[in-house]
Amino acid sequence: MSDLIDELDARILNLIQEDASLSVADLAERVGLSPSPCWRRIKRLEDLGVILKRVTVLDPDRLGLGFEVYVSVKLSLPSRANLEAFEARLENWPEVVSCQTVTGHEDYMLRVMTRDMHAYDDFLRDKLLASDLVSGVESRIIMRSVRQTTAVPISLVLDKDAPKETKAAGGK
Amino acid sequence: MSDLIDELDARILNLIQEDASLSVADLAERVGLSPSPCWRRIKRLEDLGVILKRVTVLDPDRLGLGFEVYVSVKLSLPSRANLEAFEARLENWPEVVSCQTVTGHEDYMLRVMTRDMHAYDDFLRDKLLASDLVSGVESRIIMRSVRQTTAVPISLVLDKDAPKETKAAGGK
DNA sequence: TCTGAAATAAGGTTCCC
DNA sequence: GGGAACCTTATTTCAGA
Repeated sequence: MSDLIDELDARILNLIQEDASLSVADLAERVGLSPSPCWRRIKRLEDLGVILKRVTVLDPDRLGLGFEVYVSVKLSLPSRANLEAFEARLENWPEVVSCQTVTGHEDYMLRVMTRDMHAYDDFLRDKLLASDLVSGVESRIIMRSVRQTTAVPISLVLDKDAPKETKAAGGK
Repeated sequence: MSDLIDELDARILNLIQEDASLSVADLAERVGLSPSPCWRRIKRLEDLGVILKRVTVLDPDRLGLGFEVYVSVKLSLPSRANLEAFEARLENWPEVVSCQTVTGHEDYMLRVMTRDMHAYDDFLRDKLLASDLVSGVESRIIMRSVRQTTAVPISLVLDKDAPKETKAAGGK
């Protein structure tokens, strides 16, 4: 069990992860608490930095941005300068909703959102492949989303024997 | 320009995408509107389904879930039955925060969140590779996140010449 | 038909027990 | 942790352009 949050915190977090418009009164009732202590717990989790922010989730399909692709990117030469240059260009590519460096054969994994295949092709040609920074690209077009959540799996946090600083360690 | 949303809607959406706790009064001021029409626009976007929900974003690192991996999965035989079987098992894997079917050599792309490498290894052995459904797995461990947003690139929605039903089409 | 101002209702926030 | 007062904000209604 985490020393940071207890069972009640976890229940609260799980609820507000899914729906940030729940009132404190609603939340309190659902976790079996009165509004004040429930509010104080939320406040504490904000102060701790566990709660980062509340955001509004939009529907890309409704907005005509239903074409999504996972793109793995390999730089011709992954030097520090080239990494920085690539990431600087990224600033001007609104299509990229996610970009991280990864281990393995490729350097980056991106998630790209466009209107359709044609717009994606434009993105590839005019942006991603426009410089000689990139030596290889692999596109995995998303056909169907089985699961897509902004929620963190809190249940994993409360699990037994975390590798924490247990002074006299038991088994791992 | 989209027939669904106008410039003002786009500005509102961009603001609440980043911060759902902005008050209507704040929003109104920032987009140069009074609270009432601003509120009505938001209401309309909710009714249209453009706004799906408000969620709370947590910090995985603070919760001790800072180890994230992109996992591409290939099924031994991607039959309908096997796809369904795989997706049914997924229900019991809280580590998977994202899963979609993709084009290319693999069948699925997952995003997995665990405490550390050890926990990820457990996930692989006890869950993902436990059945004979899966014939191949490639793990891309996330080293650093360059960009990670829940926001949709609204700017792309308002772009000129969308492939909409323009009765007498101009040039593309 | 759409905008803005004011009234109302609901919820967040604080204080005290 | 719980209860109640307080104060901010969402929501509705109404008058005007």
